[in-house]
Amino acid sequence: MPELPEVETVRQGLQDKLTDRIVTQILGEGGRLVRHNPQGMHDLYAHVEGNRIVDVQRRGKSMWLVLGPGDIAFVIHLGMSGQVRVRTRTAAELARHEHVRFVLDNGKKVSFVDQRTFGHLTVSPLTEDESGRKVPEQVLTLAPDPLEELPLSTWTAPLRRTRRAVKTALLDQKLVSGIGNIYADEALFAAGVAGQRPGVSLSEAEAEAIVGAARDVMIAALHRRGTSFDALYVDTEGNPGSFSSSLQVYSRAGRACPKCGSAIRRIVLGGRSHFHCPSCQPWDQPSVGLKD
DNA sequence: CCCCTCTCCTGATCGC
DNA sequence: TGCGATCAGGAGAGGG
Repeated sequence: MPELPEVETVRQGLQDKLTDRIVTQILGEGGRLVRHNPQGMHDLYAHVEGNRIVDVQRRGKSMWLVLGPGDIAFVIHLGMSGQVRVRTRTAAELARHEHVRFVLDNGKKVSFVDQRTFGHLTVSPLTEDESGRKVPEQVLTLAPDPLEELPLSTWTAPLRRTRRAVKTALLDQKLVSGIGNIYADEALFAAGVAGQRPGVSLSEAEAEAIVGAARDVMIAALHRRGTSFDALYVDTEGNPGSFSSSLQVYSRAGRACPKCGSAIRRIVLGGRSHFHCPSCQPWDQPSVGLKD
C-alpha cells in the first residue's frame, strides 16, 4: 500500500522522467480521481496542458508536479491502489482502471491508474507553509513527515498531547504525515511501545524512539523500493518493491516475534488491524471504571 | 475542539 | 463449482 516509502519511490521515478517535459495532451475523463477539482477535468486541461513540469516534490503521502512558471501544482495522491506508470508503448484506448493519461513532448505517456479510486488528482496553487517552503494549498493541512529535517519535537509534541492510542495518532496525517498502517506497526514494534498506549502517557524518550523508528524503517523500505503485497503497488516502471520480506510484525499474526519468539498478535485498534508482539510491547490495560 | 464511526471502492478470499 | 459475505485501508464527512 502506498505509504511514504512507496510514494517517494514513485516521486523519484517521476522526477527523473518528467522534469523539464511538457504535457502536450491529456486523455481521459478522470472519473472519481478528479472529484476534488471544483471544475473537474476542466481544471486539469487548463492548468496542465501545454505547460512544463519544473519539479516533482512530496510531503507525506502527497506528491505534486510543479508546473511552470511555478505557482501551480498538480497534486497526486495514490490512496490505496493508485499507480503512475510512464511508458512509451500504450494502446490507443485507456486500459482498465486507467483514468487519465498525459502525453509528453518526448512521446512518453504517463498513466494514472487506480483500481479502487481512493486516490485523487488535483490542481492547487502553491503557497508558503509555516517554514517558508512552497507547497500546494491543500498540503497545508498535512504535518511534516519524519524524513523532513526538522526537530523531533515537531512530531513528538503533538503525539504526546493526544489521548488517542498512539497507533491511531500515528495514522493521523495532521500530527505526523507519511505513516500508514504498515509502517505504524513496524515503528511501534521497533520502538518496543504498545500501540494501545494513549499519546499522553508517552515519555519524551518513548515518543522520540517511535518517531526515530518510523524514520529508520521508512528509509530502509525506501532502499527496497517499498512494500508490495500484491500487484496494487508498483513503481513508475511497473516493478514491485521488495520490503514485504523484511516486515517484522505487519500481517504476521501467529508467527514468531523476531526478537523474543512469542506469537505475534492482531487486534483491532481505531478500526484498523494492529499487529504487535504482546511481550516486546507490553501494555497494562487500565482496569474498567478507573479511567479519569 | 476532540475523537469516534461510517463511507467510498474493487478484487481476493472464505464459508457453505 | 458457484455464490454471497467479509475484509483490506487513506482520509474526509458527520455526529456526539
